[in-house]
Amino acid sequence: MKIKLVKASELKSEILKKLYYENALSCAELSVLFGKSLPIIMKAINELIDEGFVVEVGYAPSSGGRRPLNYAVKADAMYIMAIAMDQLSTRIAIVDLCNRPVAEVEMVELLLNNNAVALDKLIEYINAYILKTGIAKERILGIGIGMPGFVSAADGINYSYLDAHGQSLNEYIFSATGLPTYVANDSSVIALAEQKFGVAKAQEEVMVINLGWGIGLGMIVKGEVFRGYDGFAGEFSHIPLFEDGALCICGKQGCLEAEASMLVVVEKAKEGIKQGRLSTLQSVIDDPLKLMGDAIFEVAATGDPFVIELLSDAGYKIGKALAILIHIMNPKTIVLSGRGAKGGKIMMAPIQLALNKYCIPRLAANIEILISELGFDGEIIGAAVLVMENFDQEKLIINTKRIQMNI
Amino acid sequence: MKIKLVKASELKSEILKKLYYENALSCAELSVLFGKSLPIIMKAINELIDEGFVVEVGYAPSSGGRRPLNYAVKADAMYIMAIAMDQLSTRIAIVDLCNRPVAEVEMVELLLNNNAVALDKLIEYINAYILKTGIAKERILGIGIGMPGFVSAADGINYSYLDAHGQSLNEYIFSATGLPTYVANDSSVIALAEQKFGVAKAQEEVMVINLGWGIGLGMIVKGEVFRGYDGFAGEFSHIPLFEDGALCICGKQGCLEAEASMLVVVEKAKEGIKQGRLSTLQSVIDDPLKLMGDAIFEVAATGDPFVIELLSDAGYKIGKALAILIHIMNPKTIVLSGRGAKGGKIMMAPIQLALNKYCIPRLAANIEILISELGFDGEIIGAAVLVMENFDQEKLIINTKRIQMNI
DNA sequence: TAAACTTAATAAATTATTTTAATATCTTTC
DNA sequence: GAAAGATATTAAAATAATTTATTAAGTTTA
Repeated sequence: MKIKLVKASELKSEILKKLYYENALSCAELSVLFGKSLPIIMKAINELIDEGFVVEVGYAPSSGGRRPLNYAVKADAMYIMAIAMDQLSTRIAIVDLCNRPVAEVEMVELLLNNNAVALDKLIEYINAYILKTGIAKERILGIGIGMPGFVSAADGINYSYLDAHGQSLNEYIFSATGLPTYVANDSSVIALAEQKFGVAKAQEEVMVINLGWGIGLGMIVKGEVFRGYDGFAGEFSHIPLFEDGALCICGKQGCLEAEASMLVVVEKAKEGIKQGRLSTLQSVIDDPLKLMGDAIFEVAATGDPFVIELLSDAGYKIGKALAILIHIMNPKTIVLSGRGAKGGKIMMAPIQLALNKYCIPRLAANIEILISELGFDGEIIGAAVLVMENFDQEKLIINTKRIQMNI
Repeated sequence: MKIKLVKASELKSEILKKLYYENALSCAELSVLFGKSLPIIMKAINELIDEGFVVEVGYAPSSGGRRPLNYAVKADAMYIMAIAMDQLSTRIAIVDLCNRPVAEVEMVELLLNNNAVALDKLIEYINAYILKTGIAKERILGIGIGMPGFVSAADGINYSYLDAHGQSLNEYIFSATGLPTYVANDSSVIALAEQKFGVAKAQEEVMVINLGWGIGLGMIVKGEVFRGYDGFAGEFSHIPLFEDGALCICGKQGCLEAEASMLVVVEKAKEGIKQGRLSTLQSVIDDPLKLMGDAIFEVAATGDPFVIELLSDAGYKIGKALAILIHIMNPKTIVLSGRGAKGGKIMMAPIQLALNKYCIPRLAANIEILISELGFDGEIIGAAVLVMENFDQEKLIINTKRIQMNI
C-alpha cells in the first residue's frame, strides 16, 4: 500500500480516520502507512487515547518478534447520524464509530418529487430521531445524507430535489439542527461504503452500480470517490444506449434506466401477468411498488421462469452499458449494489454475455464483477463514511473538548 | 491553486518540474505552492543554481512591494528525446527544457502493423538521430514515446505493436540506447501536452480527443492523466455506439472509429468523388493517404461543400460519443486535438448539435469545447512531458554529476 | 515627496522530526 | 530449552523545518 502524505498538523485526525476504516492497527503499521517516524505516531496515539478517541485492543499475533499492541477507535467516543434517502422513503440511523446502529433504524415515508416541504419534513424527522434516541447532539460528529438527484457534494446542493432556495443543504440543515451536515448523491455514497467496508475494500478502480428504482453509478478512481467537475459524474442511466428504446422520464429515448431499472422490471412483470404469463408473482400483483420489488427477488430465488427472464433481460442491457463504462474507465472491479443487488446472482450470466459481445476482449478479460454484501445497509454505512471523510483536525479539537466536558 | 504535498527529500526535483511546467516562478510563489517555508525553498533554489539546473531570469512586476526575483530552468541544462509514433510514421526530436527542438524534427516511415522488426528499426532511428545531432547521451534526460495501441505505461508494454517478447519496452529500449525510456499511449501523451502546455493548461477535468486515423481519448482526472487499472482507460473509439454501423477493424459493428475517424472521412471522400460528387479534392484523389488527409483540411477551409458535409457528419457522430463521455465523466473541458484538430472548427457546430440532442441539458450546459493550439506538435511535447513526469530526486542527482563533469 | 504600507530575502531562534541506541518481548532454531 | 534473530516500544541525541525578527526594495497615498 502506498504511503499517504499528510501535513503534521493533520496527522492525528488522519490517524483516527485510518483507524475508523481499518478497525485495528499498531503503531508500527501506522508509521509505514503515513511514512512518519514511530515516536511521532506514538505521541499522536497517546494523545488520542488521553483525549478519549482511541483505545488499546490487545496484541496482534507476532510476525517473528515482540507482539504489536493494536489500537482502535473508541466506538462510543462519538456518534454519526447516517441518512439514506430514495424517492419514496428515507432511513435514519445513528451509528457509533464501528458503524453499528445505536438505536433502531427508522424508515419514514418522504416523497421527494414535487414536494416543497420535503426538506423541512426531513429536518423534523432528524430532530425527532435524535430526541427519541436520547443521544446528546454534542456527541454527534455530524450528519451524512445520501440522496438521489443531481447533487453537488462540494456545494451541498441538490438540483433535483430538496430545494433550499439556492442555499447549500449542508448549511441549511446545519443551522436547523446544529450538526455539521454533508450531502452527496446516493450512488456515490454507496460506492464509498463498498470501497471502505464492502467487497471493494481498499481497491483503487471500482465502478459501483446502484441497482434501484433507477440505475445509478458511483465511481472510485485512484482510490477516491470521483464526482467530476460539477459533481455530476456517473450519470450512467441516461446515456444514449438503444436506438429506439422506451421513452424515459428524462425526456429522451433509449436510456438504460428506461429499459432495465427495477421500476421497469416491476412494470413489465405486472404487464406480463395481466397478459397471462404464469408466475408465482400473481399473488402480489396489486401490492405497492416496494413490496412487489421485494417479492421479485424472493420469487426469482425460487426459480420462477418469468421473473428470471425479466431479470436476465435487464441484466443483458445493463451489461451493454457496462461494456461502455469498461471501455472508458478500465476498472478493476464492478460491484452490483443497491437494493437490487439481491438479483445480482441471476443477472451475472446475461451481464457476462453482453460483455463478451460488446467489449474488446482484452478489456473484459480481467474484470471482476462482485455482488455487494452490504446490500441495503450500504447507503447507511456510506452516509456515515461521508461524515468521517470530512473529519479533520479542527473537528477533532472541537470534539475533544466535548468529550472532556463529559457531555 | 491547491498546495502540493511533497516529501522533503523530493523537494528539489519537484521544484525543477514545477519550473519546467510554469516557466518562471519566484521563491515566494514556490513557497506557497509547496506549503514550505521560504528559507527551505531558498536553499533548494540556490542548490539548483549551483548544480546548473536553474537560472535567475530577472524581476517580476511588483504587486505592491519588493519585486520578486524569478527563476527558471536553464533551458540547455539537459535535453529530452521526444518521439511521436503513429501506425505509418514516426517523428523523432530532441528538445531542450523549454520544449524547443534543438535539431530538425525527423519524420521516418515505420509501419507498426505486423512488423516484427519495427522495434529494432525504431532503436536504430533513435541512435542514428542522436549521433546526427551530436548531443552527448549523458546530456539527455530520457526518451519519451507516444504510440498507438493498448499500452500499459506502468509496465512499459504495448500489447498491440512493437512486441519486445513480453519484455518491457522501457527496459528494452533502455538497454539498447542507454537512456531511460518511458512509453505511453499516444492519446494520453497528447492529453499530457494539452494539460501542461496547451489550451487545457492546469485544468483538473479534461477530456482530450485525439482526432487521427483512429479516434483516441486521453483523460485528465483530478489534474492527472488517468489510465485505469490496466492502463487501457479511454478506449473510446470502440464503444458500441451505432446499432447497425460499419464493420470495424476490431471485429465489432457500430464503433465510433469505423464511422467518424479521418480514415473513414478520406475513404468516403474518395468514394463520393468516384460516384460523381463535385469537390476540389478531385485533383488529389490518387495521392497517398497522408497527403489526402492534409488536403481535406485545406479544402474544407476554402468552403468545399462536399468535404464540409463529410466533416459535419463525422462531427455529429463524435458528438454523440462525447455525450456518453460527458454523462460518465462530467468534465469541465473537452479538447479536440491530434492531426484532425484542424477540422475542429467545422466540426464544432455538429458536435454541439449532437450534445443538445443526446445530453441531459444540465451536463452539456457548462461544457467548454476547445480546439488544440499545439496541433501536430502536441504528441512531441507530450512525449517530452512524459519524461519530466518521471523525473525524480534520484535522476536529479545522477544528472547533477553529469553536468558538473561538463559532458 | 515623504510617510505608511506591501512584499521579498536573509539571519537567528525556536520548534518539530527523524535517527540512533537501548530495552522489552516474542519466534525460531540448533 | 537456551541462544540467536526479529519485531515493538521507549528514550536520548542529532538533524531539519518553521517561526520570528530584521533588512531591503518597491508602491501608494496624503
